[in-house]
Order: sequence, then structure tokens, then C-alpha cells
Amino acid sequence: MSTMTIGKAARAAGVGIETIRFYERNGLIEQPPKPACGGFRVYPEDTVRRVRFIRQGQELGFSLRQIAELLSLKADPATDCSDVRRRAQAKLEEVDEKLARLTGIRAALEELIAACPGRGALRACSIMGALEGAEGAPMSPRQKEEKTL
Amino acid sequence: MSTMTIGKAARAAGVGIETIRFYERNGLIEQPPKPACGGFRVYPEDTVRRVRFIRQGQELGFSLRQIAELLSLKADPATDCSDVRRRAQAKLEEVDEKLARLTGIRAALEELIAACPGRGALRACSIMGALEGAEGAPMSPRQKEEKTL
DNA sequence: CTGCCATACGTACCATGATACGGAGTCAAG
DNA sequence: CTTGACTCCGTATCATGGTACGTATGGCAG
Repeated sequence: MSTMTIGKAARAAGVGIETIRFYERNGLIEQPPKPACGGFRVYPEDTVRRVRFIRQGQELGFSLRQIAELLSLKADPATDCSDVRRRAQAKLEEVDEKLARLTGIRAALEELIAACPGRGALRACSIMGALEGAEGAPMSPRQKEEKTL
Repeated sequence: MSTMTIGKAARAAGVGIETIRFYERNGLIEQPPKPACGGFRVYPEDTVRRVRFIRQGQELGFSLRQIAELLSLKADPATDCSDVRRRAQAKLEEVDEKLARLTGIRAALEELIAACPGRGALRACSIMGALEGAEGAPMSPRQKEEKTL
């Protein structure tokens, strides 16, 4: 078992070196101390586990910030399972909202495509027409929420 | 119906002034020439229509870059309705892909939540177990952590 | 004429999740 | 001892869609 330098840790976790460093900079993983007598930092197995935790969380749609919260919950002996469950449930609701919005978009697109003649002059195109005219709710300057997930 | 300055155009289109300028910088709308004898730029009605076009496109999930393409199609007399339709169809497929991914995430979250006892010690939490990376094996024996993030 | 608000413009900054680069130091094999 | 691979560190860049700030000037009401 050779000493685990950053490159090996990265390969073990299936990410790039820069990704490890990025997580360190952002407090998601701890940077091991630099050996007193100069040399390379040695990464514990835990780092690899932690990185995998992060990637798993991303797979479930958690942002890095939310994953950081989960990680600090994990580190806190007072954390109850219900804390984690609450977060998963909140995320589920978030996902449901996104699904609803996307479904709406899908329906609108499908409707437009169905109505479009599919050939001929642009002025007859119902898709362009929809983009031109239909004034929806004015959508105040500050209203946002999309995020590709 | 006085001269339309940027602020009025922005209000008419339902966006902020900075948003108009942002669209100008990015070539989505054209910046009107500055009056010869000093003064404020005057925005034509078309700017307002164009901004609304952009917002409608965003509502349908098009990125600004894609909307810019739609706008230049619109400006090109050789554009056929089928060009537009093809893009809408591609976007529909994109939306379907996102829906599929989100649906998968949803299912995974729901499954985790169902399996989670909902209270008790963290080490028994199946959600944390899943994040740990034990993809087939929930419930990893034990792990110890401290370190406050 | 004097405020005051609006405009013009350039630049910097926000969040998100990385990726890339350059120069110096370190380590291990040959 | 040299070479090549790897590490360290700071900084810059990417894409996305804006928001904010500072300074100078324009235009209009009082």
C-alpha cells in the first residue's frame, strides 16, 4: 500500500486532480497537512470515500452546497436520521417541481409542433407566432428558477 | 407615447434595464444609434417585441444562444418553417431526456426515503448508506467521523 | 437655475462546477 | 545524476444569465 498522493486519490475516486482541489477549496473535503519534512500531501482513504459520497449526492440532484450540509450532518454525532430524511424529502419535492415545469414545457412544445405546418413561409409558422405574440404573465425582472438538472 | 428610452422599453418588455443592455452586448437585440446631437438612445417598438420573443423562448426552455439562432432565422427571408420546426423538435427531445433523468432521480430518492427508518442513529440511515457509495449494499457496518466542516 | 432622476458606459461581480495553465519543487527509476 | 512524472500553489478561464456599481452627462420640473 503505497502512500496515496492526490493523483492516486483522484483516480481511486474517479475524478480529476483539479476536482479534488476544487472540493478542498470549497470546504467539501479537508486538505491533508503537508508533511513536515517537505514532500507531497498524503490522502487518507476517507478522502476517497468522501469524494464518492459527493458524486453520489450529485447523482441524486443535490448541489455541492447541499452535499456539504449532508457531510456536516454526517460529522455531527447529534444528527438524527430524520434530519437526513427531511432533506431527501425536500429534494424530492424540488425534483417534483422541476418535473412539473418541464412537463408543461413539453406540452407547450408538442402543441406548437403539432400546429406548425412544417413547411412554407415563416410568417405562417405557428411556432414563430407563439414566440412573437403570446404575452404571458409579465414575469417581473426578478423571478428565476430553472437550473438544468 | 413619448420617445422610448431604454427604461421605458425595459418596462414595456417586463425586464430590467440591465437585461436589455445584456441582450445588446450579446447580440440578441440591436442597440439603436445614439442621436447625433447628444442625448438618449431611442428604442423602436421592435426591441420590445424582440425582448418578449426572447422571454417566450426562455419559457420554452431555449437558451439565449438558441434564441439568437431563432432570431437570425427569423431575419432571413430564405428561412423555411421546417427549420424552425426542426429546432422545436430537437428541443422537445432534449426536454424528454431531462424528464427521463429527473424521473430516475425521483425514483431513487423515493426508494431511499421509503427505506429510511426516519429516526434513530445516523449509522442506521439507509440514505446515508446509499450516499456512501455502497451501491448494492446499504448498511455499511460502521464508520467513525469527526471533523467539523 | 437648480435639483433630481434617468441614461450612457465600462467594469466588476454573483452563483455553479469545474478545467486549465505556469513555474517551481519533489520523487523515484535508470 | 539526469530525466520524466508527479505535486504544489495561485490564478485565470469556461459557460450561463444576468445584477450591481461608479462616474459622467442629459433632460425636465419647479
